[in-house]
Amino acid sequence: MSKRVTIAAVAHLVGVTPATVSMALSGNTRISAATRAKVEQAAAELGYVPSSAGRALRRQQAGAVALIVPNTSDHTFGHLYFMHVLTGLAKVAGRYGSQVIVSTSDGPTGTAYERVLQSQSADGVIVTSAAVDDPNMAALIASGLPAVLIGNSSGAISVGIDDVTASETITRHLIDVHGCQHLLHVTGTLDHQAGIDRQQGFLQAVHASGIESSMVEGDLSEPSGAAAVDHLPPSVDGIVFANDDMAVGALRVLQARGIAVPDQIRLVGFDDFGLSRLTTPTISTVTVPAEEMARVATETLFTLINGQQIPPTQTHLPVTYTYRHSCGCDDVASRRASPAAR
Amino acid sequence: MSKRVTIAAVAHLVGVTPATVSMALSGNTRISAATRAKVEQAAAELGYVPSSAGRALRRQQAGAVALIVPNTSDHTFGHLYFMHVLTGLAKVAGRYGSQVIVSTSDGPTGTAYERVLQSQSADGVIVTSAAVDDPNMAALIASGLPAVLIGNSSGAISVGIDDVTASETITRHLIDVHGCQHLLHVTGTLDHQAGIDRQQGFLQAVHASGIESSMVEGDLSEPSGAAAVDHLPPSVDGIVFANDDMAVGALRVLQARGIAVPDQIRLVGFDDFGLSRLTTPTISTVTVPAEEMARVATETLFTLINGQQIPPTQTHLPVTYTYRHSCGCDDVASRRASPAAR
DNA sequence: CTGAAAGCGCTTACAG
DNA sequence: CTGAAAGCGCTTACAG
Repeated sequence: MSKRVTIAAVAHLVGVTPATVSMALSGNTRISAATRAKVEQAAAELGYVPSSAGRALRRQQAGAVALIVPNTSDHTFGHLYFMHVLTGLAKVAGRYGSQVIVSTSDGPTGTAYERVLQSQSADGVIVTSAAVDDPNMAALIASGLPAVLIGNSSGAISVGIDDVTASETITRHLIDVHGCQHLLHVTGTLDHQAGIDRQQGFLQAVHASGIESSMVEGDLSEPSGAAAVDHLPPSVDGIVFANDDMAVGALRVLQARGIAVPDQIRLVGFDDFGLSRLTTPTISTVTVPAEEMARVATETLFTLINGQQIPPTQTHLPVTYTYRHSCGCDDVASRRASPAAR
Repeated sequence: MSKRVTIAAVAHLVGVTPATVSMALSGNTRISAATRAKVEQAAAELGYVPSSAGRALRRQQAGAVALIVPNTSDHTFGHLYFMHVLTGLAKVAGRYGSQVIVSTSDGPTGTAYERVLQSQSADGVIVTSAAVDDPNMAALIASGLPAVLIGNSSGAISVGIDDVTASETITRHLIDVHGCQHLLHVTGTLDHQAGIDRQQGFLQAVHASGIESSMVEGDLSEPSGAAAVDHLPPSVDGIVFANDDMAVGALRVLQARGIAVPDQIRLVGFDDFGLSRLTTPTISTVTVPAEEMARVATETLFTLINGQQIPPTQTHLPVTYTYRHSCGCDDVASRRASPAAR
């Protein structure tokens, strides 16, 4: 249990005041080069590291940003999506010398947002997977504390993708390239913007082409994907899932029933966070740049933390359409599109 | 940008001193019930939340624990293993009212351990995936700061599984149940204890049974699994992979070459963090209780943080053997075994 | 029993 | 130009 090395210890060793040590270490020009060298050497010798609590209290900022995941449901938290977000966040935070706090809003208190911010343990937060009517989200925005949402939300600063266009595009792929005549959409959770938008994109595509369509509500889980194909209208020849997890669940069921994918029914998913590459057949999907979204969101967050005012802005990053085997393509037809560039 | 509510503001509103507020809020019996009620109401009214910095500085503890991932290589960090660990850690930390900090040791500085601890931003750390000769690990243990390793390490307090027995058991499954005559082992990274132990377990099983065996060194990545089966000795009829990722990579290659799994070659993996369930055929594997390991490790960490002395102890949690299709079983032969109970 | 000071470790605004 | 005090917000050991 080695004793903590404080700034006073370094000062004592060099024979100066703590203030001098602080200034020397921060490169303040008012300290002579000679003194600075001595201080730096002493600090290194003693293994001095500034106390984050002392510094935070004095500077009035925590030196940390928090990632908040509202739905503690294991579904959200234990998901690869979360890993991609965390990876992107950590990279940028590291560049700003900031710690990363992971906070789940457990229990109905739900005030995870507020607690983290008000206790000043974080200077700002990245929020993921908030429901459209999440009251905490509204409270957070109202509080004026630095926050960036990953996803889409009017009224907040958000970084996401154009779910409508992406969903419309991959749906049209089934119609235009593969000639599907009756498409089923298995929706995501419709209290989340992404679920709503992906549904809308699907509808735009089928309405524009005039083909038949059906709709089943899902909850983004593998079982719900499986359940969605339990009673399939016979004429359905293609399914657009709001995420890959549901596509995986459905694929299992279809295969168990001896229905050939993509020969009898073509499938496409959404997200490409890691699953869709692994199944046989591999699943065609919209590749969502989750890590990049997190990086951009975190950069924006630090801009806010550094005092710059930014009005609510929705940033859309381009997605990639990754056509694998489940739609009938052959891993070759991958092509890029940038909704943001339109 | 709402102004911070300090303890002084609450004190002012009630007409008492900050000390009284502090005591009232912490339930100190020296404060009368009447005063406490008034303080609590005022605190709620103002939305008072204690400053973590002020509290940390005074109490000399951060109120946070850190999860440290030494290898920032995307391979480790973006992995589902990490999610399971984080989930378990977060649950326990939440119960202790502690924040969770995620820290990657980026760059060759490598002193992520020390920085987090010495800056007192965390009261203790959970370390994952440390190499056996990781000098940071040694320094950390020497420092006497609260730390628990997930995995196995003599000299540290660790929570893991009995990799030797688990690897031996699943290898024997291929020999005893499926009659394999020539097994290949694709190792993990051999500078990590898990890689060494799983290799040893494999060797014990093949030596005990006297069947033929081969060995290829892998690095736990999907491509290395693919590469490992590039030049396969013709008589090999079963492969034991040190993790599922490599098994997935190999499965792709074998299928592309028209080699039937499990009919011509049987495969087993290790970990079951999420991949092995998804492939066709599904991959038989050792189910490692990562989240549970993290929970136990974190409980132990808080015991240490609360001042209790614990000598270096290696805790082993029981694993489950999940026999799916890649070994020739039919998803039915799953059976449990508890090396810890022997 | 209770009031109010001291001090955790830091940095910066101030006095000299 | 430089030395040393003040004060961030909290809690507890001390004085009364």
